[in-house]
Amino acid sequence: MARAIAGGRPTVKDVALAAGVSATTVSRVLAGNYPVSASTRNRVLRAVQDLDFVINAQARALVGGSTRTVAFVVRDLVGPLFAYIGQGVEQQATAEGRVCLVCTHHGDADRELELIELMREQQAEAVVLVGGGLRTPEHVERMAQIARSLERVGSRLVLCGRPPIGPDAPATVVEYDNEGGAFAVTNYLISLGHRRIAFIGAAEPNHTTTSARFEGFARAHRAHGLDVDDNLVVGGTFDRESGYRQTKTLLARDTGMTAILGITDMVASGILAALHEAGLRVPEDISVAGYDDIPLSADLSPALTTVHIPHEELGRAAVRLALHRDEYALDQHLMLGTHVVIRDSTAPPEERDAR
Amino acid sequence: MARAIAGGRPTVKDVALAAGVSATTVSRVLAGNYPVSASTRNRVLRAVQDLDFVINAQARALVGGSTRTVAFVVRDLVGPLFAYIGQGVEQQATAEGRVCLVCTHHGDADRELELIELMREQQAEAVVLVGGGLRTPEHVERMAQIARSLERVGSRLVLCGRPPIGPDAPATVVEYDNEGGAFAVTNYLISLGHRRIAFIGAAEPNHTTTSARFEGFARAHRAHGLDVDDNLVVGGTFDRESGYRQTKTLLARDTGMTAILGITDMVASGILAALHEAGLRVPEDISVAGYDDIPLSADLSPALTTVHIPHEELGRAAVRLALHRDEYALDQHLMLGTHVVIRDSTAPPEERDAR
DNA sequence: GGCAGCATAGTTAACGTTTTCTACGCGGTG
DNA sequence: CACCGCGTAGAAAACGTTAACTATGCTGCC
Repeated sequence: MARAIAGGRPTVKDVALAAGVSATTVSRVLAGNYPVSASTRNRVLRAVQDLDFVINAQARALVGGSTRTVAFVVRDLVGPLFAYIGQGVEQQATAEGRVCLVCTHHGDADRELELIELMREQQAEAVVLVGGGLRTPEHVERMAQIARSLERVGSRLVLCGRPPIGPDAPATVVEYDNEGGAFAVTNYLISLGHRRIAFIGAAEPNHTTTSARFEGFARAHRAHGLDVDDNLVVGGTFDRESGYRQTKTLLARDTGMTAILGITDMVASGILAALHEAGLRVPEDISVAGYDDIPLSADLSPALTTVHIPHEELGRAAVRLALHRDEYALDQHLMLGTHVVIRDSTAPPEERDAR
Repeated sequence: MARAIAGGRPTVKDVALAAGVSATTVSRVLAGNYPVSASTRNRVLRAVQDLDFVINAQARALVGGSTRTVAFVVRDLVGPLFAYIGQGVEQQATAEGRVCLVCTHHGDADRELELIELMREQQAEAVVLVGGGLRTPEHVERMAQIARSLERVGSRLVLCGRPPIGPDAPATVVEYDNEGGAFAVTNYLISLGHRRIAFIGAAEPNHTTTSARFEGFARAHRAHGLDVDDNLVVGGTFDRESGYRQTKTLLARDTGMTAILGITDMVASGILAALHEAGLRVPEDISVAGYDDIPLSADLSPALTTVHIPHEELGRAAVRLALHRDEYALDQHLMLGTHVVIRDSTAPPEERDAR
């Protein structure tokens, strides 16, 4: 009681003293895993109230084994894509009684490694990595090593929206059908009658997201016996600015394109802006489609045709699988479906002397 | 070494054994706060590498006192407003060598209290609460009590974007000039010549954000000797749907309004949609302004005039002030400025026989 | 040559919990 | 009446780390 008055953080011992019992009994009342007589329980509870006692989670974790913590390593907190996955992770973690650590690396791969190390110190039960990464052999090997490191300390690496890193590495993988979505939306454009479709964002062939989406684009062409014209394929990053700039480039080329597929919705939004500026109507003069189905897409004018990713479910599944990896031991690799969302930015190409 | 092979998590003792030194020496090498001979240091570092050792953050916190953790309690992770503040919090926390815990309460006040309790268990150095709250006397008193609770365990309550809870409560407050921004944007509309300006989102007079913004709106009218017409003031929530619905209501009333101020940008986006549907041009027929300056606003058509809030700086300042509250002891209450961002959705009212 | 003082290393006791293991009554059974 | 078992409680050890002491050689000064 002296401690409580002195303002120090009350401990189990202080509560025990105040209630006239032993520390063990206090622990048992709080945990409720051992029979304690009603009168004792009440005295303890009373003392807990009086002292405004809260348990020390670190001390509990030290002896109890588990920190009940899930870590979430992501490129950025802003941006609808990551935020929604993050929301899924946070919700599922909360639902499972875990608290959620979050770190951002802003695209810096070394920083990402540092963060994983930090999470290993924190003894997170699961470390969820979000977003596409490089797929160079070195990087994959490094990931596999990290997976083993984490496993050794009882933690679990979870790859969310990123392809697996080999069968031997102990990791949970929750991805979505990136290539299939790109195939589907390209297929849709082709079925509308488009034959000259541009692709914006094909840079970094080693980036898993980039290559999967481009591959779906290419496969849809092959399926219809069409060739992909290299003149219609340009690079760039995932942001709006890139879509805007690359569209200008394409327009300057006079390629005869009747549709553009942006590698992300943000890119597509830049495409729309550039076309608008050039006096071209969407979808009458040119069709535009994106990828991700971020909330913004429905509000663009025209509303954007795009590929829907189950963002939130991706995050939830990641946590669920990782925490119950004993039960779900069989399928620690989940592939969620994507589907095309048809809105107003796509239409059949108008008959005109294109080219 | 036997342990390492057995797969258990290596401890300082294991490293000490492998390096042929004592645990203390290992600790000293890792902390670098005590002279250790080069050869010893190398042997220890070598053993750390070999065993793939990471320190146990819980154990360190237990004895060291600090968890180096900042908690971040927010309504939602999605939505540009919270995400940007969150980004600021995370960045500053990282910059200060802290890790960041994040929890969402989805607007449930009881859940918020639970989370604060949880963060108290976690021994977070600072607990940052984001977003407006109720300002009923009970709620304020409860907050003050929480502030004291947290202080007692060495933690610090930080109110971010929420007004202070009284001078006696030990809390750090970082807010922005909500009322001033509303005043400024309303003043701007009036100076353009608007006299009949509607306000959408005035429900919940006890909500701090709502009341501050409405008060700024009203003060601007008073400053120009104008009255606020109750017919032009409607309630609703902070989302797009509300803006859409309430605009329909206003339009049905035939109020002769020439401008609408939405309580948030999301509301303004709903307003734009409803006006577009009604065949009204913005800003020719009617001007629209919002509040928050979320990234979406620049992409709406027309681009939205709004009030800019320094979201990210809000989050950064929150963490900075709380962690260095000894240095910044004087000003633990910071008020950041807001300013009007003029875009394309506002213009002088057209001369026409408006009712 | 004795001793102060420094550089380096080890011992031991915390930190706040939980988890054995042990102890004490007491009612029921053989 | 001795003893088993059950319900309840406490004592002590353990978790992995750090900090406060203590210990050992050395260098160098008087």
